[in-house]
Amino acid sequence: MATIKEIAELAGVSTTTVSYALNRSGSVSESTRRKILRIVEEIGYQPNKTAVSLRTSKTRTIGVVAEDLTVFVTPEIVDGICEYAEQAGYHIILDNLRVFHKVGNSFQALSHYHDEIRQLTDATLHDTVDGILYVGIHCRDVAEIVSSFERPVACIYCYSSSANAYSFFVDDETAAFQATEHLIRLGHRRIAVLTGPVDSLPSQSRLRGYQKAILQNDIVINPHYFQVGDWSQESGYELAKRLFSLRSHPTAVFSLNDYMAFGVLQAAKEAGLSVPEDVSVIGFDNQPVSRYCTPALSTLAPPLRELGSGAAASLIALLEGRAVPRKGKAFACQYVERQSVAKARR
Amino acid sequence: MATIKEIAELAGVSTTTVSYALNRSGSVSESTRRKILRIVEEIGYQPNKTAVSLRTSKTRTIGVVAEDLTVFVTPEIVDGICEYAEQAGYHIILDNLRVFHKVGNSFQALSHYHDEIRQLTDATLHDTVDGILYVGIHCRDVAEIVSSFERPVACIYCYSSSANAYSFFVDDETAAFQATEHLIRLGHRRIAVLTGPVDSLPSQSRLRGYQKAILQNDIVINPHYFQVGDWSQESGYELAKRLFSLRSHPTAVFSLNDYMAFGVLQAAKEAGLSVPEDVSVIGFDNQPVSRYCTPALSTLAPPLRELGSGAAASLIALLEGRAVPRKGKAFACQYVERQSVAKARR
DNA sequence: CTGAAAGCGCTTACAG
DNA sequence: CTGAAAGCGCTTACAG
Repeated sequence: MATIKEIAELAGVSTTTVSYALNRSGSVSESTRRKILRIVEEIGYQPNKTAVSLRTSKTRTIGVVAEDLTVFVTPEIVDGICEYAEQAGYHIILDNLRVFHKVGNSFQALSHYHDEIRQLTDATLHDTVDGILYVGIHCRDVAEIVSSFERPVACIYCYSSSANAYSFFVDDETAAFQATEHLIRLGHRRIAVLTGPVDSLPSQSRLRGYQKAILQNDIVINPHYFQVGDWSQESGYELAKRLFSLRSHPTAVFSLNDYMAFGVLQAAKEAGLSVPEDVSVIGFDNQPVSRYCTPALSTLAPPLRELGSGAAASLIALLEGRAVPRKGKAFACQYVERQSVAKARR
Repeated sequence: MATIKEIAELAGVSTTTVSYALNRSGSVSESTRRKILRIVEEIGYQPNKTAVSLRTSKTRTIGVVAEDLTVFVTPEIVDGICEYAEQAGYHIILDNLRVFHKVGNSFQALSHYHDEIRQLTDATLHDTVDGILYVGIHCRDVAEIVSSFERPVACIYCYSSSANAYSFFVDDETAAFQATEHLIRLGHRRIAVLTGPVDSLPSQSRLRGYQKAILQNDIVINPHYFQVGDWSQESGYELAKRLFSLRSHPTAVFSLNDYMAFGVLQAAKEAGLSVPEDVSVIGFDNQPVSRYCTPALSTLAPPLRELGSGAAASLIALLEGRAVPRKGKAFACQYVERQSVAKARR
């Protein structure tokens, strides 16, 4: 590949001048600038990025540390990151932790891997990135992992209580509140909720949203309508079976994730209840699957792409010393209306 | 960060010796090596990778150019790449082309973007990677894109007819042959096939596998059993409706992708046919969705992770001057048995 | 407006 | 076994 030295020789100037012309730094006469640019064009010269990095100690690269690329939220988040980074002229280095394979849904177990993660990240990202985007697979505090990173970092789909990190996460509570309100506006009063494990943060937040809506609308709380699952389709199925065998069964079920909602759909069918005529069902996550079940599932869609591009925008602004739009933000979900929700029967 | 110079001073030796000690090149006396390594350990020194790259003109980074990260095959392929690359000590730079958003399923239209892709890749990957892994979203010849890359490249989930690239793709024909044979062994003789567009390569290969199995088993070919769709659920539904209204309707439907197979499931239900008792259905792709429909869909699973790690292994072997296992390879799919296939009724 | 020179942090012949 | 020195390809005070 051509170097700046060759360009300088061809143009009959010094490398200094070529560099100035290329970077619009320093001042170069219009005529020599043109001459240089023409030659650069002809040769197809591109500055060696490694040399630039070494000299400026900026890599124009951001490290994306993904807890697990194969968990459904991650690709779209990373897609959003790429989208922003590309137009901003940044590279993405991808570091895939693959933690889901190691711990599954037991996020508590993740703490055993903190050291491993830190080491891995340290080893692979050290000196090669200007900043880090940490992409979680489950909303929780990742300060313990992220506070050891020696670069500016933003957390996505999780958050950090440590001061050094920005956070971009889903506003679970509001989303759940709105979904529940929607059901209430359709005339439903007997609305059951299927939560995930008690120690799951998204589960807690979503449940809070549900409860607020219930309370604000003066609906009597029926403890039977409140069931704890483990996010799996099977648990949704089992719980819904219980729900539908109740003397006064709910006319609507709000499942705090899509998989359990599938289970609800199955249980309804078996119980001879048709969805949405006899019972309305709302899921959460907008998994691809929710479009294909029968009936297609109404659900809450987390704004994954926006999460990614928003975080990338903030991190890059920070790296470039521009005013940072925000230190973190809860992003609203969108309610996706499909075929599983209808007015309550009178 | 500490530099090699500081380590040298602390150890009372030259930077040359430190470098030798760290890289096991040159010969260093056991005692000074130990002294150096101890200090390195203490300080937590890590060589600046940018400087090493500039000096050696090896970046130990491979560029992953993904046609679209949000298409279902990509994350798992990239996961496989990461897995191998990590243990081999390579970084991954991710370049996401996002072509699906631009052309959807009309892969012919992709040729309009070849220039764009080449430029993009050139601009982002130039000088920063040792080699490139090109991850397609649909099996076809990508020589036109890939031959302009100035680094060794391997194609994944697509192939290149140009000499400079290795290729790692799915053995569609054999997979389809085996699925069809499986149906035949279960006693099916009236086996319909739903293909994708005629100009789609995977569609052609899979159809060839189907036909071979039919011919080898001396099954009479019924032209009505041969339907061309567009990969969508809707087209699967429409085609299957036609199939099921035939006087002598098929007892098995082999849909060349999962989405159309869903359509078949719906059509069967509407026609009062139960799956698998009255009609068996096999899909292709093993999309996450196939596990969740009712009945769960038997399908063919492309070995995505293996594709990724296999390609990474070959590319890295090539980069390091080791014997390359293979110049490319067709990877076998796995038949995933679920609930949509049964013996033919007598 | 332009250029000589130093230096980013390494590696690697070469000499001793 | 060890070290002085050149050089990878840039950028950037500094001087003119």
